[in-house]
Amino acid sequence: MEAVLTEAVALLDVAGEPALTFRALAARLGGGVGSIYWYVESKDELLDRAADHVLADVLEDTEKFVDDPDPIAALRGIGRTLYDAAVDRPWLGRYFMRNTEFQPNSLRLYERVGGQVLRLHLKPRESFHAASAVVGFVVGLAADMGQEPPEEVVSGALDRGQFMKRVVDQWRGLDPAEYPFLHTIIDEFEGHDDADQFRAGFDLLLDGLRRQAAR
Amino acid sequence: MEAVLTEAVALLDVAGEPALTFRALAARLGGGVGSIYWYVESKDELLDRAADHVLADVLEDTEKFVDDPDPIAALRGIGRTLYDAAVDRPWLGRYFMRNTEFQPNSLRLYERVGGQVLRLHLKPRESFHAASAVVGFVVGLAADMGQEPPEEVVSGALDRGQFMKRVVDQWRGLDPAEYPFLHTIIDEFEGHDDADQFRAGFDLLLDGLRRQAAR
DNA sequence: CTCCAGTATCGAACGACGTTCGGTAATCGA
DNA sequence: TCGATTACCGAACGTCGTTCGATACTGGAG
Repeated sequence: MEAVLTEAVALLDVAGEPALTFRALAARLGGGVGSIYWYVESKDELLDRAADHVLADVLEDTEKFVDDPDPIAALRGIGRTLYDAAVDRPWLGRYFMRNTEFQPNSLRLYERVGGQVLRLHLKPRESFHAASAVVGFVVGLAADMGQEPPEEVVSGALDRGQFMKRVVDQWRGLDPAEYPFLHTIIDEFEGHDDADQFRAGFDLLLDGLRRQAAR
Repeated sequence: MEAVLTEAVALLDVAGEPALTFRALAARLGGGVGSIYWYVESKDELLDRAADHVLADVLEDTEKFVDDPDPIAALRGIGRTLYDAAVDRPWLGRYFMRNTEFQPNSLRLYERVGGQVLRLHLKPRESFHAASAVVGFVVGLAADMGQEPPEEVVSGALDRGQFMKRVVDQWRGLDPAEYPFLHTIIDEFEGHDDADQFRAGFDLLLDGLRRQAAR
């Protein structure tokens, strides 16, 4: 069972979500297709469990943040760590906390985030909303930013830089009077780093949260 | 072509993403499977175009916000409208702004958000990050919250309330010493409304943004 | 009128997928 | 020794996205 999840995650990590098929997984395990169904009932459950398997590492890597004197700083650390794990695994976001029966680590991570929120002494409802917003922001943006690039890039026909250039050129061709914002930020977009973008947005959210706690 | 997209969206709306197959779509259009490939090159492109087709309505519904005296309030209105459209269509988030060549409305909506951000007079990089965070938050959370409920609920074997009760019961069974946060918010969770949760988190983000603009 | 290049449509066939199922060992307490 | 439980196997089924060669309809050039 442990081997099934390990190999499933390995398959997902090296070749993305479409590479995880029961046939490929069985071949990797040196077994038959049907055997996998002894351990999981469906592919959805396999991905549920794979997600939780990955979260074990995240849980370990975020332990160091929980004792930070500043709970907001702790949330920042936890969130960034989770983002790093999720951005390379767009499937993780979709299976995170989907079935807590199979996913103890999902629950523990949510609790870990919530533990920091508790230190802000908000009302229960505000705490619930805050923790959900933090987790949702991280997971949602990671899923968004981690999505597979178009097929031209995957197949290697187009460099990532060339692809970016083509998009930017298309945008530059638009009427500046109709798209003033796009033309304002296009230079930033051209050389942007996804991780920076995530962090900047995340800091906005955390700042809003800090302000709510101060009230 | 217009009919293809309209029927595709209709299919998606009434029966969810798995219901959109080329065979089902062809049947609805009263044509053959192969005909659809005259208009789109692949299913991905079909979904790209379907997403943009839906966004036309969102664009119309958000027009009224752009002249709000408070740009933050305008962003709130735009974001909530986009959320409402996206939460019922979990696929929308995954195909939003994926290929702007087919998706002029995606671009227009991003521009509309950005237009409000411009009114905050931030630096270009901050503006870029702010608009992306707003759109990412909305789309990411909508995709997260809109995902199909487990099969027991879809098949009607379990009521949504019963399902929620089962999850809550499982959580209540956990050790309160190990999961203090979960026990703090569980009453809130039990009767929670997804839309409220989104709005609370979104307001945190917008508040952080307002604060950044004030500096 | 003839012809032909373009436009639009069709559905059988292909390969890959998730899943099912009947069967086969291996293990082990009674 | 034996029945039951545990673990495993792969052919077969139905569905999916996609391909492809065939078919018709159109409108302008010769």
